[in-house]
Order: sequence, then structure tokens, then C-alpha cells
Amino acid sequence: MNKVVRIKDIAEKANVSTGTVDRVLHNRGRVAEDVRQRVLKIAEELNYKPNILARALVNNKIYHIAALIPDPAHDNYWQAPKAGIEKAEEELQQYGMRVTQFCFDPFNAESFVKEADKVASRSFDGILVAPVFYRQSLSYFSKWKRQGIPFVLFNTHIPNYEPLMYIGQDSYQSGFLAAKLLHYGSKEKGSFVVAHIEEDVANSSHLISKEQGFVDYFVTQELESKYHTIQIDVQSSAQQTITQQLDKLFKANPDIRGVFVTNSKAFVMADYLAQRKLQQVDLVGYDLIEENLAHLNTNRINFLINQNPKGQGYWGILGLADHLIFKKKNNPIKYLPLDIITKENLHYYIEADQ
Amino acid sequence: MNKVVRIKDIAEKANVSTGTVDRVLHNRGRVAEDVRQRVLKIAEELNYKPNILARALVNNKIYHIAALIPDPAHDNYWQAPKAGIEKAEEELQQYGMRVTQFCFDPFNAESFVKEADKVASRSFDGILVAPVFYRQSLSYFSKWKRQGIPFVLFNTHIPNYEPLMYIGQDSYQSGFLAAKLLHYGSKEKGSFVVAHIEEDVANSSHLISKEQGFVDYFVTQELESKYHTIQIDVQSSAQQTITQQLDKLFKANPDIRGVFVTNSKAFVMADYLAQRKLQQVDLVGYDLIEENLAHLNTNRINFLINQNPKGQGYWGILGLADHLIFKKKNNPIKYLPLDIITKENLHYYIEADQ
DNA sequence: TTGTATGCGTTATCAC
DNA sequence: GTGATAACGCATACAA
Repeated sequence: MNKVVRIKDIAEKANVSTGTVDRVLHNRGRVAEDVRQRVLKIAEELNYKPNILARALVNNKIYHIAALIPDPAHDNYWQAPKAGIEKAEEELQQYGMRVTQFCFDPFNAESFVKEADKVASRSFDGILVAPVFYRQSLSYFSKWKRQGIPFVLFNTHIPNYEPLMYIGQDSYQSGFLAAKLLHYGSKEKGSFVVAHIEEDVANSSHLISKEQGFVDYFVTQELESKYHTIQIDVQSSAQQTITQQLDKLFKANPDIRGVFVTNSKAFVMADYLAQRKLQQVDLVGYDLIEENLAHLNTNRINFLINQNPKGQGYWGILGLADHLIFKKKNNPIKYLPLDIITKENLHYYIEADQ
Repeated sequence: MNKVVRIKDIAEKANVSTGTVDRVLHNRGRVAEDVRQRVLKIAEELNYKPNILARALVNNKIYHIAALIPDPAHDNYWQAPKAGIEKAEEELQQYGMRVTQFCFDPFNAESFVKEADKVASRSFDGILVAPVFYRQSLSYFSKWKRQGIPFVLFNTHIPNYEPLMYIGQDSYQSGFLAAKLLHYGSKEKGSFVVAHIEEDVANSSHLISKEQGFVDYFVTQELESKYHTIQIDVQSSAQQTITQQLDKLFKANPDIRGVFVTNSKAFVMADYLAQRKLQQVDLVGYDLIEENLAHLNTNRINFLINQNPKGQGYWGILGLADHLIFKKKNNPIKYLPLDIITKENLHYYIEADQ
């Protein structure tokens, strides 16, 4: 009793063969309409669920996936998504997944185009891409769409091209959260800084979203009179050194209570604060990269917001596998949680085996 | 090229049959030692990984699992683990998992014994249990151990009986984390309260661990001179009402900056603080139950520490499935992350579909 | 001690 | 249009 329903069970009940049931279930045609209806009805009644194990077993095709991601050599952050991709590949390789990585320089749009062209010139069964260059990405999306190649976006969302899935960050909300953390830590009147470090802000919409979320926190709570937010753009390529730029900032604003760094470069600010012995200034940033962790452990960084970058790569590949191998439908958007990381809960997130 | 290695491949290379390879790989004996060595060596060289799909497919037994958990009707918290168990059951039922729930009253040890006896009287293939009653649990553990029935513990860890797996909370560390959160929020000198609400503290070792972690935070940071910690035990069954008990506390300690509630009853404290308009007192508690969420959204609770209670049930069943069905080894301890939840990142955790 | 044959549920091919 | 059957990789009962 309570046995799992198989195609064979449906076939027996409908007085047809398993081949017919299969044709009905997969809409392969060549089946009489009345039989079709009957089979469909019985499958429904018996609550038939295909056995994905058997399905994956029989379907021993090799699926070639392209992963188009920034090169960790240029920005350490991308080590994590890469690791997630590789973990998923390892788990799924016995079911036929083969991932080829195409790494581009995240600071060089041409490099992206070059790698994307490589991907486009071969025929892949699926593509995972971190489309950090908005303009340059679009033509590839429409091409893949036309060719019917499923592609999954992560890290940066670009709607309108209906990717199979988007996985990643809610930038605005993370800025909002950062504001809450700094606000909670500084009950007295003062200023907060939103710092973009070593970034081309104009071309990075997610940084603007983060800043907007940060500012909006104080607006929606009607705290603007109590807390002042200052935006700053720090570049080592500028005329002044970073230290000089920050000296200027802190000199002009002696009431700074906290700093929000919108990318993974919080350690730069932490170095500065340590150097100037500004111990009372709180600091919130992003990403569990090594340079940041050192400061987290010494409390020079109070919180890091983490968006499970390893998980982004992992779930991206898994999403493609669900589609290609297991024929399972997935939610087209998967926002990963905004994890708040501090020294005391850090280790659960870096050991992260999932 | 790059093909997946099968038993058949090993057999060919070793000039034996698949049956022999199988006997070697499963240590079923009845195989010549030299052959054994040869097969083992080849399997190693070829980096053989069994295909768990095929394995699960062929092994179509029904596995009966007992889930021995507190009844959500008595404490809403247990709704989440229950949901996780049911989610895992749904996913795994086509591979033969059948879960029977045995719910006991978490405030009544006799009720636990009654349900545990029911479980023991039947023969299950595996057991998932939340052993909230320490003393009463032990005899069952040794019994199951003797019978060779794998059991997984969650929520409360009881070592020494070698469960297949423990999943859940690191109580001490969560207390430590709570201290950090309150400390970060209150830079000025003052007192913090550790409140046990409606609990039999003496019989709940995890509450003591939480308190210890909280206190130790200030000790290890050498902050004892600046921050004073006060322990309180609040019960509605006491002579005084809860409000009276808390009034007494706050009257005696006007410098209280924050309160740490060691269980899911933070909402009780939040109600009191709201009633007495003690808006400057920070509050950290546990668990995303509805009563707490209302206060989180109005900032009367600042942070809730969450240990993915749904995930605890889910991973518990999955651990048993990995052992019974997929014959996969798992880490015997799986601490779930200490998630820091605040109003601004809450929704990622309650939508949690995994 | 070893080899062979069968079946798990699904899919795909082929003959009717 | 339809049904029979082989194959996927593994486990196991049984034969040798």
C-alpha cells in the first residue's frame, strides 16, 4: 500500500502500454485523442510524479555548460563564485555536467567581449554568466535567447531578456541593512559616510542601488535631521593618495560615527581608521575576503554583509542542471539571504560546505 | 574521453566480473585476497565514484523513520522543524522514505516517555529526535544503539551516545553573539540582563550555555568593569506577575542598556518594554515566531538570532536518507549558522524555501 | 571463490 | 497509433 506510482501503473490502469503513456506525458504526439485524455486523467488521479533518478540514469548525455565569470586573479571576490561553480560541477559531473570556465577581467569590458565571443562561437547546452558589463551583455543575451540556449544570470540582474534564472543580490536592500546596522550602533547625532572605493560608480548600477538604500533608510525613518550622510568616491588613481583623501573627509566632518563601504574594499578604510586611531568609528562592508576577515577579527570592521557568493555560483549551476538534466522547474529569481556577519558568527559562514 | 568510471570498467581492467568487483567494494568477503587488492587498486586509480542514482534506483525498499518531536500545539517554535521534516519527506518519499511523527508535550517529561515508548515498540529504520528531556532520553539512546537503529539528534546535543548525526544549535556561541550585538549597540557603561522566561533553567543545559556564552563575552574582552550582567528568571507561575517581577528589576537597575532573552519569549520582554516606554533598552532574542516578528518590525526587538529551525528538521531527515538510501557518509555534527536577523533582512529567512 | 542474469523506472528505438 | 524491448549503473540471488 502507499506505493509510488510508476508509468507502468498508469499503463495498466489505462489498458495501454508504457510507450503510449510516455508519449502522452511528453507530448510526443502520435496517440489517439481519447487515449490521451484517459491517460492524462489517470496520471492526475494517481498523482504521478516521475522518478528523477531513473530519468537521470537513462539520460546519460553530456551537458556542456559555459561559466562566464570575472577572473579571481583581478578581484579576489570572484574566488568564491568560482569555488561554488566547481563544487556543483563535482557533484553533478556523474550526471553528465561539464563546465568550462571563461574568465574575463572585470575591469576591462573588451576582455568580457572577447570571452563572450568564445562562448558564442561554440555550442553550449547552457550558460552561467555574471554580467557585470551591462551594455556589452545585451547582444549576447538576445543571441542566446534566439538560439534557445538557457542562460542563468548571477551577481548582477538584467531583466527584460528572461534568463532561465537570476541568482543573487538585492543591492538596495543591503544598503538599507547597512544603514540599520550603523544606526543601531550609534545612538547619538552624527554623520555617516557612504564610501565607494576603487570603483567606476557611474557604470555600476548596483553601487548606486546600495547607496540609495543606505540613504533611504534615514529618510523613511525620518532620521535625516539627526543623521547626516556623506557620499565619497575614493580612488588610488586620483591626484591625492587615499590617506589624503580620507584625511580631508574626516577633518571636514569630525562628527562621523560610521562608514559604509559599498564593495569588498572595507579593509582599505579599516587600515586608514587603524592608522589614524579612529577607534570610535564603526565600519560596515561586504564580502568575506581575507583582507576583510583580519579586520573583522580585530573589531576594526564591525559587520560584513555577505551574499553567499559561493552559493551564487553553486546554485547557478544547479539551476541549469535542474533544467537540463532533471527537467525540474525552478523559481526564476533566487535572492540569497543578506547574511550579517560579525566576528562571533563568522566561522559558520566560511566553513560553509553548502 | 573523460567518461565516468563504472563497476564494469573496473571489472574489465581487473579481468574479473562485476559481481566480484561489487563484493570487493562492499566488503562482502568470499573473494581471493590478491583479487581484492587488485580490484581495490584499480578502483582507486580510476577514481571510481558509485552512481548514487543507480544505487538508489535499485534499492527500492521502504524506509520507516520516526520523528520524535515536541508538539507545535504546545510551543509554536516547533512548527518550523516539523515543516522541515515534512518538506524532506515530500522530497524523499519517492525514494522510499516514510516518516511517522510522534509529538510530545515539551513541558511534560511523561508525555515524552510515552511517545518514545511508542517509537521503541515498533521497529523503525531510523529515528530523528529532539531530546529536550535529557535524563529521560538516555535509556532510549542506549537501546537504539544496541539495536543498531541509527538516530539523529537535533536542537539539543547529547554526546556520548554517538548519534549518527547532531544538527543544530551552538548555544554557547549564540550567547556570545548576543552579547556582541548588545555591546555594539550600547557604547556607554551600563548593565545587561540575561532573562530566562518561562523556563525550567535547571533542567535545560542549553539555556545555561547561552548565559555562559553571554557572560564570557564580557570577560574575554575584559569589559567586566564597564558592563555589568544581571541574570533573571521570570515565570508567570511565580507569586508576582511578570510585570511586577520586571518592574522590580528595572527599578533596582536604572542603568540597564539591553536585555538578552535566552529563548523564543523575547516578545514578553518587548511587551513590557513597550508598556513602560523603555525605548532606549535594546533587546536580543531567538527565533522567528510570529509574536517576535511583530516586535522586530516595530524595532522593539533589535535582533533575533535564528538557527534555521526548519532546516534542522529538514537536514535531520536528509541525514538519515543519506545514510540509509544513498549510503553517503555525513559529518556527524552539523552546526547551522547563527543567523542575525533584523527587520531589514528578515524576509529572506522567512520565505526560506530551503 | 567467481560469474551470470535479472530488475529497479524511465526513455527511446523499432517493428507492427 | 501502438506495444514490445533494450539500455542506463548498480545490487543481488543463484548458478557454476
